[in-house]
Amino acid sequence: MPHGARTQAILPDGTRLDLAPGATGADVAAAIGPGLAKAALGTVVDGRLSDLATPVPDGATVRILTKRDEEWIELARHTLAHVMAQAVREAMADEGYGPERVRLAIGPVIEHGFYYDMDLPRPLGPDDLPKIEERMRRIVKEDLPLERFVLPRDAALARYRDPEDPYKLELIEDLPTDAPLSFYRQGDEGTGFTDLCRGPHLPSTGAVPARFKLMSVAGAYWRGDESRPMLQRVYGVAFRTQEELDLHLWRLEEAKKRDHRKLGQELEIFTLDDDVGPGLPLWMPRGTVMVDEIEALAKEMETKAGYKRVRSPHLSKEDLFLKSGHLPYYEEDMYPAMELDHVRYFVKPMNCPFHHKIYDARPRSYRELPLRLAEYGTCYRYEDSGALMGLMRVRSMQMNDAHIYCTEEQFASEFLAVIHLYLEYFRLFGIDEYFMRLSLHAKEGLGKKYVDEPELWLRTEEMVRRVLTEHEVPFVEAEDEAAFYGPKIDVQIKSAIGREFTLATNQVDFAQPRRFGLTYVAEDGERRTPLCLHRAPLSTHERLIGFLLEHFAGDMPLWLAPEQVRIVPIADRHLTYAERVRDELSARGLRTEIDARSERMNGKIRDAELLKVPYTVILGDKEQEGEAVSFRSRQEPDANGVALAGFVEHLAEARDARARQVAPIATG
RNA sequence: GCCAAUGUAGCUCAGCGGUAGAGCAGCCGAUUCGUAAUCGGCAGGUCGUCGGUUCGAUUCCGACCAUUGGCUCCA
Repeated sequence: MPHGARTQAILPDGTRLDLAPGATGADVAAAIGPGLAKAALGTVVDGRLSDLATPVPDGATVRILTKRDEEWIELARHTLAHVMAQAVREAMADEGYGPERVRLAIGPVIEHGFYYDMDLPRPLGPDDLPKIEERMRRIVKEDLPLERFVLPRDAALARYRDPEDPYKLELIEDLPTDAPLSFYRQGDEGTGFTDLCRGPHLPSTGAVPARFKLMSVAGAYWRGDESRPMLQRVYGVAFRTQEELDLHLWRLEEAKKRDHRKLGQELEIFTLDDDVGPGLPLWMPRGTVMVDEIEALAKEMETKAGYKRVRSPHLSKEDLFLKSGHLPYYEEDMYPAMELDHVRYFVKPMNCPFHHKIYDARPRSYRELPLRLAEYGTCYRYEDSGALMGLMRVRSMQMNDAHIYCTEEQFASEFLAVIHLYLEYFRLFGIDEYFMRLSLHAKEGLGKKYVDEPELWLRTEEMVRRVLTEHEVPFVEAEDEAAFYGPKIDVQIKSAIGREFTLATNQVDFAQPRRFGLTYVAEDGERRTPLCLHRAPLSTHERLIGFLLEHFAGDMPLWLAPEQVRIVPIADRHLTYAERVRDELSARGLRTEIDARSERMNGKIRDAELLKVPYTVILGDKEQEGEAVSFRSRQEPDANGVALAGFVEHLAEARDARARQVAPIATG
């Protein structure tokens, strides 16, 4: 090996390769062998995805990616974003729009694919997608090599000044001045496509044998800021094989089937009506059963945990919300005021001000703390019309709300008790896919979005962080997501179609107790201000039930099922016995219906299955003679000739235990 | 709120310048049947709303309303 300035690369097996300075991933592959050089698609350099065109730093560990590795799909997705941008530019050129009319913003890789945000001369519609896709396939077929080159900042800026692309210019301006600005070019400068891009990419467009598909066009604000221009975003997905793509599309179809809006209609849980208004759901009888069950659960748990129940009106005078700080911090999320006798009233977006007033109804002693006031309060929030979604984001909601007033010393244990309450609920519902998010304020928002008390913010945020860390509750932090009155810890879940929602929430409030002048008399006779914890572990009825429908795909556990047992008499002569069975079940509080229609048994069974009734009891001659039932169940194996008394007991037990699945009944 | 798409019977959908059609659900009748759709009949719609173009609009155009997808996973 000759000496001099060298770049050394370490291979996964520990081999050290000496290379010329500035050697790229491609040079590494070539040094290993011509076969690999040909098969190489990208690199992993020191554990980070990179590509063949990028120089390898001295001493780096380099792994060459080929088709056999999973990671290369990321490169393909990124390259596809460029291919798509080129295709769109070509399509626009064919319509007579010059390249200066197609301005490109960003085109990143996302979970299953990629997107590109573009400023286009005309809006794209769904019909454009197949055409763009066709062009993309042609570009892939042309097998244009991707070339990487680096430009100094001035040259890079110059490139985007004529024709001007304000988005790229802004991106460059925001990058550190010493950062190398890399570009990728596929094809010729004139006919091909060049983009400011940090990479990594495939070596050529022809290396994209991945199965891809353009999914949708959507508007997207430049940098997610609604005060900035709206761009057009085209989404695409890409996978290594047709099978993976098919699987992904199949999953999307499956997810649609468990969408709570579809299930909610099919299972007659709720309905939305134009005459009532957007985001104002109506609970149908079957849904109301679920609401009642959830509420009973919460009351039971809260009573055990030392909560006291209170009730408050739906609206109040303006003064209350001025005092609480909802006006002005929260006003745009509230329904507008109604005025009567020169007094302005607001419908409540939250229950807290009322609970504070209940606290304040008489002097409080430290002996009463922690005081926990709970209410399934009905609130109204004027959510953006574009944000509404089935039951998951609504304008009328009933919250599993409570406010815990405590001393600073009691804070940690109260806070933890609430977290444990969440976990208890999650265990009950079998929710294991969630994460906790600690939401903090942003300095810029003080006085606008948030109460302007910087030192209190920092203190409470630290207090919450400490409790979480000490008790090893895993969480992520999110700046600028706090409530206006204090930091919060949220539990995030995903809906069937992958949208993220806050389920449970637990907020610390240092501001409102002060604003309301809440005090307690401490042991030493001093008056002190309590801390307030807002908590809603079961979220709202709306969101929880929306979520549970999707979580269980409509197959509710026995205790939650609107109709628990459906009785199918085989012939009319079994009706009397059916009524007897129904009465026995009803006497134990089991929700039972008889299907007495002049319908065939098969038809009745089918209808019961479609409504996802947990137990369908079939009654014929055999059952009638033996005081027995035969059932098919969505919860346990089917059984025939089970003694009626034992069956009733079996169901009552499972219901009382709020079992998620019912253990098979003992027969024999 | 903004961008795009969609809006026909309770539900799922067809039709598309000449006064609306299917399946399921509903109602009536027949059938009384052993584990996912019994047969026949009847009834049901101001084609989201309001305007415009036209001899004529569910169909074309516009506004509005609602629903759906999306609105940083940063070059």
